[in-house]
Amino acid sequence: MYKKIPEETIIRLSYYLRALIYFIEENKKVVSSRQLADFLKISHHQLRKDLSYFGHFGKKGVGYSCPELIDRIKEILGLNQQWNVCVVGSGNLGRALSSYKGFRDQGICIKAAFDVDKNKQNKSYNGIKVYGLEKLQNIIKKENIRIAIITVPKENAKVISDNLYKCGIRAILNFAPIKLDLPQDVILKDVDFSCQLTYLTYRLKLLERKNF
Amino acid sequence: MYKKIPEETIIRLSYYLRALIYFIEENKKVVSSRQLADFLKISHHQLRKDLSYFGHFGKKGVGYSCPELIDRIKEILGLNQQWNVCVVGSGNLGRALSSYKGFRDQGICIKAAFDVDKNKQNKSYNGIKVYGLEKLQNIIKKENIRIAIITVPKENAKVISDNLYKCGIRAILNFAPIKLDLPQDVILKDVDFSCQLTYLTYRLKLLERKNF
DNA sequence: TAGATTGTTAATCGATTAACAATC
DNA sequence: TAGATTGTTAATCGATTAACAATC
Repeated sequence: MYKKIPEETIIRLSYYLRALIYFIEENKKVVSSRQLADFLKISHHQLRKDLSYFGHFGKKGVGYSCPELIDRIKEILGLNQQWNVCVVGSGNLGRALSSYKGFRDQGICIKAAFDVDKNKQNKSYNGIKVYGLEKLQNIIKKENIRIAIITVPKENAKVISDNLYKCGIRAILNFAPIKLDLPQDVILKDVDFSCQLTYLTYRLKLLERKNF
Repeated sequence: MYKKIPEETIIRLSYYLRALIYFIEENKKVVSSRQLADFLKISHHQLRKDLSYFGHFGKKGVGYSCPELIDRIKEILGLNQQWNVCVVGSGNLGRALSSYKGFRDQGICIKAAFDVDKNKQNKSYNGIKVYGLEKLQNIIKKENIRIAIITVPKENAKVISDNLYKCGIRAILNFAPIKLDLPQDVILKDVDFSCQLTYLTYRLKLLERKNF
């Protein structure tokens, strides 16, 4: 019987990892939950609670060994192995993601890009080759790709996601502003900066209202 | 005395807006909470609850008028006015955001981009001119910019955000993978796709574990 | 009127916060 | 040993779900 682990906890684990790497770079070998939490502006209670879902990683009265905790979190998140990824849609956003350096150290390896546009095909951006969509099945098999990032316009996103499913992809990061309709066994995450930006306009407008 | 409105509700309001626009395009003038909710794969209870924070927008026994509800949500989110935005960092991601068409119809208008790289300065990408950072104060004033999007590398993000604050910016959408340290009166939203991607690796790894 | 659907209140669920015993 | 800090349990807080009276 599993305790249910909040998705927020998993996301915070990524933040902890990043902070720990920073502390290591600053030659800090050991941190307390308070130091780590202060750095990330969350409560130390929450940090310890989050970690407690997965085990006992600290020493009472001492704190956490940075390199050790890094290893444990990487293990939990699956970052101690390589994940092959493809990017479908080779516009500005697709290319930005292809060239993003933050992925590599996390075992995330972008193996291929795809685009309908024949002018983009068979070229390489940032060392990543762009293929036509007819190669999807082939390349996904060959490169052992398990995760797909969708950055195509919303009109094409549905067809693309259906195709990806048929090719065996079960984890998708979707940047198209549309709710994809996929079977239950797909792990789907939407990233929608338009909504985030609108949250800012809402809050700014709220401030104005209060000033009256 | 305000009821506290969950941030999730605000984000969902954006989704409702998008869905309503879709229904209008499909020549649907009226929707029930159930239809709208099914379309977005949430519960109709939640949709009505979300709307109830702001008023009574429907007709009992009938449903919601699409164009009317669109107007009300735009009003709530502040999208019935123009918001001027700048993008700091004119790499792939910055340019992707500059050219993103989804913003324009929401009253969000990207007025300028900034970059340290002299080779990028004084050129235009997608009709948006790139300035040197010394022009920050000047352009923000002149163009009445109230929201900034940060897409610079994490090493530069802190200095940039401090500068933006000095220039009067109080709403920031931050894509740099670092926790910015800004005064309380700044509305700050982080977008971190590395974390989202890692959530996928976590879930995939979890599946593998369960299969043993 | 009868059927449909909203808006709101109450119940449930889940996540965060706080407190503290255990222990390095 | 005394001080510091973890890990866990209990209390609080807040969001989601469900139920239903009101009413078009």
